[in-house]
Amino acid sequence: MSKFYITTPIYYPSGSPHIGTCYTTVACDSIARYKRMQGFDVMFLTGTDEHGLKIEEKAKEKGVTPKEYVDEIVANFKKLWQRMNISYDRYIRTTDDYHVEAIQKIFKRLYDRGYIYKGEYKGKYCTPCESFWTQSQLDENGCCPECHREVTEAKEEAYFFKMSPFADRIEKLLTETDYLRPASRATELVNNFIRPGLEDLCVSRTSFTWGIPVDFDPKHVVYVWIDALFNYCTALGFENGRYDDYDKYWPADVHMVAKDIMRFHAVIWPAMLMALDMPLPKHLAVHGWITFNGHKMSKSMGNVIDPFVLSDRYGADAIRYHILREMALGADSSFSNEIMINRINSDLANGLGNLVSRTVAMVDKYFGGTLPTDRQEGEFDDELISEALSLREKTDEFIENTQINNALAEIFKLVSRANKYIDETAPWVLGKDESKKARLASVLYNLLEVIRIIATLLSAFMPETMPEILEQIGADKEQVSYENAAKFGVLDENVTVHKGRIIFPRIDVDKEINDLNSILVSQQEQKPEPETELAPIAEQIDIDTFAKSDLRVAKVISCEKIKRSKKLLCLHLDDGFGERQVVSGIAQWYQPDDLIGKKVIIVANLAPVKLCGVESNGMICAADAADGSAKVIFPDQSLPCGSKIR
RNA sequence: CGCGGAGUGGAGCAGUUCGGUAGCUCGUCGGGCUCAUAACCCGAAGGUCGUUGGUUCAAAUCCAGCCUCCGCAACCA
Repeated sequence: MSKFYITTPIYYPSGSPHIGTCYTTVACDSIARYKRMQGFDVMFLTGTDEHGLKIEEKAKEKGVTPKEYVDEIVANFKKLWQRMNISYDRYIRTTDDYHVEAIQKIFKRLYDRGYIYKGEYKGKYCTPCESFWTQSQLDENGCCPECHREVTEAKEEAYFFKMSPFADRIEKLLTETDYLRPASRATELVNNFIRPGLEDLCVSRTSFTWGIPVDFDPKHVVYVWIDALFNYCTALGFENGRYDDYDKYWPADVHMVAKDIMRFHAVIWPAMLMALDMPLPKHLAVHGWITFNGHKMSKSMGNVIDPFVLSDRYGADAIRYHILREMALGADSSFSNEIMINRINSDLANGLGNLVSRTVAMVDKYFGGTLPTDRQEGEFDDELISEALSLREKTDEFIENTQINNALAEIFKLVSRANKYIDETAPWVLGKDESKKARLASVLYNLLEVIRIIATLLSAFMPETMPEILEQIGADKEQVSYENAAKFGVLDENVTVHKGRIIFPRIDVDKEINDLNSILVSQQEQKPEPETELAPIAEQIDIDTFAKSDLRVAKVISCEKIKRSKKLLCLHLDDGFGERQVVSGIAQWYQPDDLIGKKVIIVANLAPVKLCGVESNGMICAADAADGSAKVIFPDQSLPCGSKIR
């Protein structure tokens, strides 16, 4: 029996799981189920990445240990996976003993092989908080995002992983093999990261402690990369005694990830495996984001699309179907309650559900629930049957290429075909003519068979409802199999149907959208936005220190957007002495016309810098608004240019 | 001149590799049917395929320029 190893990323438990993580996991689950049905020996892995500074801080905020903090969130993840019927075979937590032990060995091995060396990590450091920050983490004044005090350039001892030796091989992996799906993303990676030269990767930190200690240098903890990426191997027992499946399942057949972590899996992960001479995974399937009204999902929107709420209302399978059907590999898919409900109505209720309902009802009505064995073939039969027989092969191919949406589209074509067949054969006409009972039985039998094939193949995607359908059409357990999904005439000649509940009830669009919106409102009321945190008052200074800042009134003469930048405006000001150019990061909130002619306050003696290549002499004073935007401070417009503020 | 992606009937998408009647789903309108979850089936309307120019007998498709949108990178003095 051949093996199949598929993984989701390990998710970062800094908040509740949302619809995006839900998609990745459901997609992997469907593929895993399909492969199991095909007879593969499947290993389906998911888990959580539980170390790092952010977790350490969140736990501190809540006054619990990091482990207690992640335990609670992990429980929430597992609850959702249970609700969505995720059939993972193994769940790895990077805090698991065996993983910790293995990562230490892997780190040491990379060190011994000379791919890890000790160096210095340079960054912005906030002394009071004892924290390093990257440029992008700093607040709007370039200060510490935690305490808003000044940061300094600092160095920290750290271990680095050498990336450069693998650049050529990685480029080939991306451009010459079918590792990356969709392949169209390879150019982007090569141009942005490989061709400019791969930088060595910082793989340890000394500035926080919530991580796996480097055993031969204990003041260091392993920083995300090695810890997180190697989960795919340690979960199989690599370098640890907890499991013994590494030889059996490695390399992975599919790693599925969302596009935001593509780079790590397309570049860093292969490099690390190459450094240990390990086989590379076969495919990296990259999907897009579920967007809401064209915008990337954000935390505040997470509630709009709370998977728990949706699955409680419409059933896990309806949600699974919707996201699987809507998302195409490589592209984003937009989500709205309306799109989802319309899809559920048209495909599941009107299409499949109604097909089952009308077919079973007719067997009941015309034959008391049990088909007689006399048969008579007729027009339209062959076409229907041949399409049903060729379905499995088509879905196989789509699943092979991780194109779940296309596989579902193919299956639902057959649903439509079957509905059409009912019209063509008009069973209600046959039912009125005693001499046509044999023909009627054939028509209904053909329909039951088509439904059997459809429900069998769909059970990988909708594992909760398909068994119900199969039960209703009177299929025995042993008749439901992948084998039989490419055969016709499997159900008993005298099959007995069991009319049951309506599987996918039609949803009243307007009413539901209203309901969902009011749920959203009540959720927001329950969780009022935390009041904007005010930055703490800075260190005390004396008047002389303040006097060093020269604040002046200046008038905006002209103003334009800086090309290639979303955030920057370039302003020409009259400061009373002459003209000066200042760049300001307020383009998101102000149009040039909003400012021209207005007077503003500038810090006049600030050292010049270049931003996006444009020189800036000074700074416009602005204040943070509650919604995170910035508002420019406008002084009394009658003040002359150059007035000094004191 | 940083890198990459996208612009196709009201909406969402396919088609572009290897030019030759512009296709699918939803929606709209008209008709049919009554077994079924006001579901199903048939038909119709609706597109100068972002824009300009070029190559060609022929361009959504190839070439050049331009415009707009999105993501990455940079960036809030």
